[in-house]
Amino acid sequence: MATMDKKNVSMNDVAIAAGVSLKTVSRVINEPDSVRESTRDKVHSAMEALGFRANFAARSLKLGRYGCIGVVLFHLSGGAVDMIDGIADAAEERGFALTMIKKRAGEKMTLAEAARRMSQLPVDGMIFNLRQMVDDFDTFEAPKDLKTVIITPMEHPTCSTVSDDQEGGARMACEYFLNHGHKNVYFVSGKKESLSSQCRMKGWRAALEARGIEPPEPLQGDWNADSGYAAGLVLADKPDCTAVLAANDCMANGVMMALRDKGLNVPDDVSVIGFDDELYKTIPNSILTSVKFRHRELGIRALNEVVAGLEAPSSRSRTLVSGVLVERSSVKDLRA
Amino acid sequence: MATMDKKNVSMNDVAIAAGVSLKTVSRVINEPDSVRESTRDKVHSAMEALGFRANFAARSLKLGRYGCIGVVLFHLSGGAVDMIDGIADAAEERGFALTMIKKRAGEKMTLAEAARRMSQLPVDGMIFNLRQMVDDFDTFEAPKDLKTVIITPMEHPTCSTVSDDQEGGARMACEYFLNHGHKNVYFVSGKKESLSSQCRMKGWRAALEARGIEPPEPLQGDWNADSGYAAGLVLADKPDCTAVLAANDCMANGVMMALRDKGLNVPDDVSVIGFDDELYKTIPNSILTSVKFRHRELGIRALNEVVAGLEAPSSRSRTLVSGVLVERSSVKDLRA
DNA sequence: TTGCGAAATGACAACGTTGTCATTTCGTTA
DNA sequence: TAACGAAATGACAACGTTGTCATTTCGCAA
Repeated sequence: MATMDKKNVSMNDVAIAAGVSLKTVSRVINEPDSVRESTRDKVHSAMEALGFRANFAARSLKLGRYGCIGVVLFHLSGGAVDMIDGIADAAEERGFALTMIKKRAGEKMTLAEAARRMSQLPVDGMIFNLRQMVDDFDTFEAPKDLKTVIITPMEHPTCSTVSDDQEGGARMACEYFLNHGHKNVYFVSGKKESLSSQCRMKGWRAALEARGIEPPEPLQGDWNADSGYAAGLVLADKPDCTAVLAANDCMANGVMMALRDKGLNVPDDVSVIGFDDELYKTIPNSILTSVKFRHRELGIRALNEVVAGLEAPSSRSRTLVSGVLVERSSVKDLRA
Repeated sequence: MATMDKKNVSMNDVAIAAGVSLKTVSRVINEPDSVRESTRDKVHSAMEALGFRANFAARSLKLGRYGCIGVVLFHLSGGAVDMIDGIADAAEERGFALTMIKKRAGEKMTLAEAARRMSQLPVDGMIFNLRQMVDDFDTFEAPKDLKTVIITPMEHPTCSTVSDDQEGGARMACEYFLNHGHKNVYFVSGKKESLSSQCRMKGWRAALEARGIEPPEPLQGDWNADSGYAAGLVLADKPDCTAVLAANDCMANGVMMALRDKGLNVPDDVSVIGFDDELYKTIPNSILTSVKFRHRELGIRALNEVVAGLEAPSSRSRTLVSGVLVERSSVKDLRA
């Protein structure tokens, strides 16, 4: 069949071509069982011949919903891939598409601004991925008709939140050291403004204090290996340093390299734990024990939370996705 | 003002509240200069008071466009983050939002299937991110009214494509070795089904053949360091091996570690180049020379190509984004 | 054949915007 | 004050669907 040049083929065009009414075409699409097979075939042929594709706008207008969930990326980091992957898969499974906008580099975006922009787009609910503090976090109120879930370790007064249990993960790692007979744990942080880093530090501190141990001054890093290396050089000179918790694997590796260069062995002289369990990708036979967060699971939970809340946007919940300690051999057991 | 419980506030509600006509409200939104200031203020107050938000569906229906670009993720890998970042930023800049769907793990999705699903969603054009072969690649025809750009190293008969110049990058690295006096170059590949790996291998082969050098059997890797390490153990035993090109940095690191464990030094005994320039994040004082692709730029180009083609969806172009050789000290100059 | 209930189909309004064109209001000049 | 053109505003249709309710057609029993 020759290609039509008419801009858009509507249901009405199909109806005329098939010799049926508009409504019948609609039925073929939405409740095919309610139309006779012979009619259905006629309509299908007509759709095929004309190249009909349902108009999203008209459909959504009538239905009052879009079948899309908005995702606002305030920050797009490495771990975000798996999270987006989880969100997208869960969305797929529940028949939703994603509508995405992103904070531009350098631009300062508040939650209110993000919500305002999202609410002009085709979305039934939205997810904010927020890894740093924003000015209006505490005062923000989500649109009453748009379920909003924030991915962030902070608690929010009115919105549902979902987060990795970063603090718990750090505590777990710290306790792992202590349970293996270490008397103290040093900490190498990530970038100051990162909430992940802050939470990991908080968990580390809490775990030590819970055992009555005074946490030593944390060393400031920037997520990259070089900063870990610098920290490692400092730590190598501290006689009481038997255990180091680094806020990610790259810095942990930097620490380990510095220790090695200073003639110290991991784990015999110093034990190390990192975060994110990604060193094995880069280092053959990696020995680094690491706290791994299930980013994909995080995304899935966030999306499910939005979908579950579509009917009751003002509901509020808090979800923590626990981390997992991936044990390798970078921690020495000091007990007897 | 008490919050209204009416489900959706329409322009008409605002018009009544402000004591003006529906059309005037529309004008306040779309051409504010054409309405008297006093009227504008009245309307704005009414909008504020009622919590009005423009209805996306109705607006798109009338305008016949959505202001959204569809993105289909056939594959979501590490490098994809920067690409998405580029797409999102460019979209932002041009006033578009993104509509995203993803191939589910395990599911087999064709281009036709992706196009069919996308064309039911609010999109004016679309981008396919395709890093592996699909069955209907050559036969696929994009919807005539929906500009389609495919991010892939392969050429497509009818659609515009955008890609890193993987082949050129590999050639560049290879020539770099040869220009430094190396007589041959070994290659460690990534996963077999990866188009990136295939293209990098093709470029490596081409560069050698261009100088009349018979390419040695490539070593099969899987992107991770352990497979690079295994390859390195093999290469360490080859007396003629002075140069190794690994299809990514992680494997390159594996190769280097294996060489070191075999008593060989990089670069004094063997020179190595990797891809993606990401080793410095994980390894302090990394010496690895690496070919870096500008994924962000790639995303920007893809989006711009879609937007440029919105008016002429059947136009076709091919964009290659060149790579950059980031020189460190892992290549020895054998000349003189 | 007729009558009947159920199944299939159709006519029409409505969703909330924007475009077209008509009407009103305003500021200026005669 | 009257008259005029420009600026501001309004009435109404239209975009392409789906819901409601009315109508037609069908299969089957009397």
